[in-house]
Amino acid sequence: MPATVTASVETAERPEKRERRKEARPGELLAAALDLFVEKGFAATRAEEVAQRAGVSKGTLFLYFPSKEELFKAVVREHIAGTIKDAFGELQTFPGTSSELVHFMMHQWWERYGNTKASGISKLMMSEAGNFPELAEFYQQEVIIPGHQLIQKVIERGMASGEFRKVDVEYAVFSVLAPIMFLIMWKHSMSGCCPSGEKIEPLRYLSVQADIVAHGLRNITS
Amino acid sequence: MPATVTASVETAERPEKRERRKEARPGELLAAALDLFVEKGFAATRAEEVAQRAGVSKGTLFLYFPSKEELFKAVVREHIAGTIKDAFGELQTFPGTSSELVHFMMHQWWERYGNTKASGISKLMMSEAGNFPELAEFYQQEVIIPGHQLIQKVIERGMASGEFRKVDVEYAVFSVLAPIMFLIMWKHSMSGCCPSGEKIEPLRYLSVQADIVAHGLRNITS
Amino acid sequence: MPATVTASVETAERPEKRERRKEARPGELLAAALDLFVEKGFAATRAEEVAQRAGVSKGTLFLYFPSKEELFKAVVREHIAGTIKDAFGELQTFPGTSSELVHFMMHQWWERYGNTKASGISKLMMSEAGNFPELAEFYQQEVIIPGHQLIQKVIERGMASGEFRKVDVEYAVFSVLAPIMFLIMWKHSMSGCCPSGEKIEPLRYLSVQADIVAHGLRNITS
Amino acid sequence: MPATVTASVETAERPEKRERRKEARPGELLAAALDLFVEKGFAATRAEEVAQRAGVSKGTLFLYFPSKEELFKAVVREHIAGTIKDAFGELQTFPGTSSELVHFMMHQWWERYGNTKASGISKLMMSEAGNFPELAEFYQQEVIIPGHQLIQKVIERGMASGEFRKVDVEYAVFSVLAPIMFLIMWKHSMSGCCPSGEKIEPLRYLSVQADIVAHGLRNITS
DNA sequence: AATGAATGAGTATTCATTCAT
DNA sequence: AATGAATGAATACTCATTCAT
Repeated sequence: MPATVTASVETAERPEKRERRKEARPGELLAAALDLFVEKGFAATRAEEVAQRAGVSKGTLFLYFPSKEELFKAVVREHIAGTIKDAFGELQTFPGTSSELVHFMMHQWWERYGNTKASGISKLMMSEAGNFPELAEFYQQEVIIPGHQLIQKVIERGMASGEFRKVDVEYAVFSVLAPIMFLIMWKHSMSGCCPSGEKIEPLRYLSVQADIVAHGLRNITS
Repeated sequence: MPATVTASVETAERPEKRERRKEARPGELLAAALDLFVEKGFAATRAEEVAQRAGVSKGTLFLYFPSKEELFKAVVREHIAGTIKDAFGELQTFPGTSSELVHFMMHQWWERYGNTKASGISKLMMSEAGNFPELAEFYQQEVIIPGHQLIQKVIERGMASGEFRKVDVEYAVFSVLAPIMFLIMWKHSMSGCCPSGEKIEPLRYLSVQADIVAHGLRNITS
Repeated sequence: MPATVTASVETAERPEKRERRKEARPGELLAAALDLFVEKGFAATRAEEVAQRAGVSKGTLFLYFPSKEELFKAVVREHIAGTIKDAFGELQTFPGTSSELVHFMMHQWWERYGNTKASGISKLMMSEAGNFPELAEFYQQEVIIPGHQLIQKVIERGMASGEFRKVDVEYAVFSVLAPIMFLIMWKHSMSGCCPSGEKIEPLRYLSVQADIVAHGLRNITS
Repeated sequence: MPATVTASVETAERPEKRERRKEARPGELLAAALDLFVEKGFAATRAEEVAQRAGVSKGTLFLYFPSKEELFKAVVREHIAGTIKDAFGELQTFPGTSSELVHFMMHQWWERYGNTKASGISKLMMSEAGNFPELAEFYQQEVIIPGHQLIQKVIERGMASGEFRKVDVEYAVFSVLAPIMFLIMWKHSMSGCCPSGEKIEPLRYLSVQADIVAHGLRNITS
């Protein structure tokens, strides 16, 4: 049980008075903020509560992040923007067919992001974008546009090899995006509150959607 | 005691003679509230603005609805009931192929619902369901489940005629549902706030999605 | 002891719960604000304290004045701007010589404004203008510029009649303004805190200053 | 134990050998604080900024001065002492007429003091005296009273020679003092913040005021 | 039934001051 | 002696809700 830790994210083990660990703080705050933003949304999350959950005082939060909006942006950068870049790398070297790549991408997306607390940010964004245009703009730049490019590349790959039909690429992107976003929205809104409501099994859902989309994109002759 | 659609709110029973004006009040408030909730979300809508738009004073609002939360519930109840049932009865008698039916259904859905203020309710439900489990439950029963059944019928029709592949019908439903819901969410959140953000042209979007989905469901041999 | 009063300014006699007297409120708030602004300055005056002294809640203050700055502006309009306009009227019809008018004007200024709580606003403005540029600008427009014009008119009258020398009118204005402002500053800063400090007797002070200034402006031949 | 001008602050006695650097600290802090207090006033000056400008950390500031208030007092004490005495010794031997002496004195005052950062202290004293009675008292003794005596001497000289009228000397002093103080106040408050505000050209201002005051004091026959 | 004046709890952000290192 | 991370009290302004009329 070594004393120095690279910021164990869990709520800070009893911060006996002034603690002084500059390195760890931003990570702890970011983790607390992610939890609360996902749980309550942006507007309803109080800055003080974020600080409390990170085991620091209100003032300390603003020592690291100049405003609640900047805190949110940092959460997005930390937990989402990176995810997309990672994905870019992997997809470049995928060995299989483009249909398989569609399957792979959708499942990966789910496992690495959708099935994660971080995906709550996407739900939050859809819910509150209208009230926080600046954040929406930021999210567009950091997440949506790169995400679109990623999917677009995949579809273009399939079209280039002749495996996929010639489709309106720019909008065909949504045939991959929509099912995933729908699943994320569902998970963070409908699921977990409606006893009688339909439960979606993510893996089954993804298989069916990927199958239909891949079919839908594929060339009939192939 | 017929179940009037205009939602007689509990507080206003008053069997007076011909005070038609007063009967109208809750309706006007509900309409104003719908507009604003859809436009700004629950938290960001101020009670006073609702009252103003309905042409009454703030006090009057609380005379009819004991709290903002109850107002919200009333709005959702009022505007959701019967959304699905009547509009799509005609699908049962559609003459064309099932692919065409998928196209038709998606475009109809958009024109009759998605492109309507009422679709704001769906966005709002997805956004706020977490905070109103009781409403989410209600929405499930009244909107989602009937909607699913409707789509399921269409897919089963295609499978029965051999036009569609044998797919996991229950989940294939989402291949139609997700694109529409995604479009609605997009319209009510991302659109209209991000200068650099992608604008989705609904008709182009629907054509592409319907095309891919229909393709995706179709039998290769056909 | 009639019940209806035109806003008895004194701290409001025991406001037994919700009181409801819209007409009186702004006056009471303005009076309380004047007191506190003069006593503590603009920045150091807390909105809540103003409300308290007026016998209302914090919320009520903001019901009548949208911000602390607007409250301040209202105080200026109410207590100062009017003073100047009144003075304009009287000076137009002054029967005596211009030297006498200078004496008269300076004494009037003192009695109607300088010797009043309201003059504390001028001191405040000199003290805090740098930190509240918008207020400074407002004060310039509403008080300083009209005040200058007033004095300028008087000097021009004397020059026109040949009683006064031809002087740089625009800057000669300050020979009347400076002594008065100095007295006001003195009263609100040095006086009342320095046991051993010089006390200025206002009337004696004004007589001497008016005498010297009038002499200074007068034509040697006259 | 000579009374060094660089204000040995109580906390820093430390009779170490040759730590010259440390002796300099309070002086640097005092200089930085002077700048900022003059520029922004007491309340609006942040302790951290003072420390920064002095090139030390916030903690260090509080090492030397137990509070912001004490820092302020130290600044005033440091920069006010000896302001008057040395600068105007020469007035005693002025060769010209008393009218010329008035002109000379006012212009000197401006150039040697008013047009200097140090004059900010006077503005600041006028502004904040109410909150620091002890300092106001100090300022009275050190600055105001000697200043008065100086001016009084000049006026008496003119009266003795018959050049000036017999006036109430004690109060006639203000006819010289007020214009200068007014100019200093104006420079430090109204100037530099109001686009539409009147700008005073110091030299033109001083000429006009000195002219009027000298005229005002002069014997008509002369 | 209707009003609208009044309330006060609630929240992001700042900054003098402390104190472990 | 010096640091700078941490604190928390302080403050303008908002808005759902109440209630006297």
